[in-house]
Amino acid sequence: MALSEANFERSMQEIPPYLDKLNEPQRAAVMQTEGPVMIVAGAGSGKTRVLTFRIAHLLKQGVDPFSILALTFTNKAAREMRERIEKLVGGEARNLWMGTFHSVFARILRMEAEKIAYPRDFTIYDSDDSKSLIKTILKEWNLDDKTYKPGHVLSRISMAKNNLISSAEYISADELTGEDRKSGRARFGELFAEYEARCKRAGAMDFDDILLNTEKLLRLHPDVCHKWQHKFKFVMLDEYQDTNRVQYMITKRLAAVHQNICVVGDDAQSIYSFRGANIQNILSFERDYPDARVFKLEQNYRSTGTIVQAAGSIIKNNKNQLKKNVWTSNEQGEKIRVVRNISDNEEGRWVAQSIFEEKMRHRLPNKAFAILYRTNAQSRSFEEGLRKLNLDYKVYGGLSFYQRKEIKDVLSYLRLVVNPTDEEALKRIINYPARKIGSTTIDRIILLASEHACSLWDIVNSARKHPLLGSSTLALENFAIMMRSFQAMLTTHNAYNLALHLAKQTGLLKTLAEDKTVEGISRYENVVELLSGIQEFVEDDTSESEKGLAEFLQEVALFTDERKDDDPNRDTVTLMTIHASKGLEFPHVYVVGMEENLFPSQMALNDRQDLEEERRLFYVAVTRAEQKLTLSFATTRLRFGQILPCEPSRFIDEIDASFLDMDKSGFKKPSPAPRAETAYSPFQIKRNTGAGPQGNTPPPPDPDFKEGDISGLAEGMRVQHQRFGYGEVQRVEGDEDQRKATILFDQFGEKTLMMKFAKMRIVES
DNA sequence: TACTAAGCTCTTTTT
DNA sequence: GAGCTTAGTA
Repeated sequence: MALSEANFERSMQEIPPYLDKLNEPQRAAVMQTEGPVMIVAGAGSGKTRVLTFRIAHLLKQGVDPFSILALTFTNKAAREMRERIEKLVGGEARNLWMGTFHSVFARILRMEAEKIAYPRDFTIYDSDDSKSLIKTILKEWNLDDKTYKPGHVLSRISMAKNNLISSAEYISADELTGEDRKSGRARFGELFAEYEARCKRAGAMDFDDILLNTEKLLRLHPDVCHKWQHKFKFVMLDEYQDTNRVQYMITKRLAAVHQNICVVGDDAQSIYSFRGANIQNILSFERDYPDARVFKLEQNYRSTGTIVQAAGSIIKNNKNQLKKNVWTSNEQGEKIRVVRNISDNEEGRWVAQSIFEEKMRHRLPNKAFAILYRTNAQSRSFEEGLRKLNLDYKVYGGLSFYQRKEIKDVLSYLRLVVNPTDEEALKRIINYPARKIGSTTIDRIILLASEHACSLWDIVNSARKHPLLGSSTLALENFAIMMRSFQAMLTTHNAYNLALHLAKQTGLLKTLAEDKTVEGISRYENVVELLSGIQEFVEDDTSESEKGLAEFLQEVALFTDERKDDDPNRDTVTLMTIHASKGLEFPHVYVVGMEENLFPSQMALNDRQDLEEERRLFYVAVTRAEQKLTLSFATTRLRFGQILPCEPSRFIDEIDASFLDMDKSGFKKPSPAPRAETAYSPFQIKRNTGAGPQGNTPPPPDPDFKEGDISGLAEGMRVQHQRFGYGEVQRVEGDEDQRKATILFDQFGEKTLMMKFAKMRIVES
């Protein structure tokens, strides 16, 4: 049912009571339901609130939930929004078309699969599958995987796809192929084409294909396009600053008929350009839709004055941005604490201790605290620290449940049952549990499949016809018979019974049960949990959609989030990357690892654009905090298996000094010394003169030391290191970039240092 | 073919 | 340090 004229008129005049809680600009944005709308929302300004109320408002006006499309970036955001809307309007919210770009479009693609010549039950390759496929092709073609690093190849393919460049277009684009030739990867284009063909042959789509094929579907099939365009009367996009070109094209097309498109975003929080996000989308919305209404939400309700203003002082260093003036009427609050620790382990201990103290002093639950870091690998020292103090914590991200080996094994079997042409699934489990089908045989199968231009399964399924397979024929036949028996069950059994039978029949459960190590037991338990997850999925009757194995697999493939938490009421400290923290807020936030080369990441240092993105990331981190913010860094850190000296991040320096509280932490901010554009001068660390053991405090850095200027270093020499002082060289090994020196320091004992980063000089040859 | 030990590489962020 | 690949052995 469309919004009637009368309803619309009324909505413009009266303020419905359920919108009482919104402030003026928020309410205006909510009530402007017709036409293109852009909501530019600063951090903590109630962006999600506006979006949820807007959808609730539409529903209250009698708009059919099936005609509202709301797209988010993460499953978590979608789930949260659905729950909030449900609270406002009730069960109707279930029928909204709401989810991540990938999950919604995968659903559409499944319905329209035959139009783009894919099986209805196509497989979704995750990045591991994609990478493994690339590796397989490289091996077949005898290409060196050092020149063609699978990760790089994949990200370049992804970049092309996100910009709507097909392999054919890629190959005919001289600029792109020129780049490849220059870098010695002349066959990249062919590789791209082969990768595409192999995915197609396997009836599989990778993450990017889901978007790409949706775009293709709508562009090449006007009837289909017409249908969906008319279906979705209202289109809403969250985190618009992070959309890429394909997503932009799709949503633009979908909204073309009704023109009721509403985008919400904050250019200052655009942190996904590595995934193809195009900040231009938000910067040029008004050009695309000249009659667009723009609403700015600039009042921050989340954080203290200090945090809001400090965040402003950070982001003003970026050139590329929309003008905004984020402010708050909240109290000024505490200053930002900056802490130096002598090592990453010490940092973990200190942060845990600090959380413990704050918790006691202010009687706070664990969940009031979050530790945010740049990379997942940093979580370790904090986990240790928290464990020692018995503080319950939860690490988000990293390896999710569905990425575990044992889970992927079971899923691969199930994938193969649903879609026998799925090559990655087949390769994964054809010899697991071991059934005498070794790598030689697998290579031969791949070879035969290429020769016959058919799938691996076709070869396995007709093993007898291929003399090349020789002695493995029987093992292969048995495998094929078993798989066929599972496939036959698809029509007779539900997904849970099939999966349970399969897990027993293949010997998977037995193999896992035999392993009595701690990890082995947990693997077994995980598989059991997966099975009960399938059961839950099958028996869930809150939604109308089909509950088959294929549907389960699709949901799982796109659900890289945490699994449904074991106990959502557990009171835990949150540990996550800054990327994962977007959209969340915590009373106390610790942003840790604030070191040059780590945050900002080393890779971002050469390029202004990249550095600006890192800065936006820092902005995101800072604005997660409601009450108190702590920035911490270490002066040495274990990286690449060795201890490296670290300098404080330039970002600390960029915060207006008046917001920082440095004295308590034992050092003060230096006077802003003039410095060159490129070189970054670190803080002068004031020596801790307080009580307590002093033994291991490194001496202050000497600005005369030059990085990596130790070409003549050899065994037996005496050196002076910027931080560790005097020592004797024990060994020098490795070459060029990898050159390391093991030095026995007088005060600190033996350390191995990367010479590229080491700041030291030779005192005595 | 299967298993173990040693060696090598990669260190960003996620659907 | 971790994860993966390779080489070597049963």
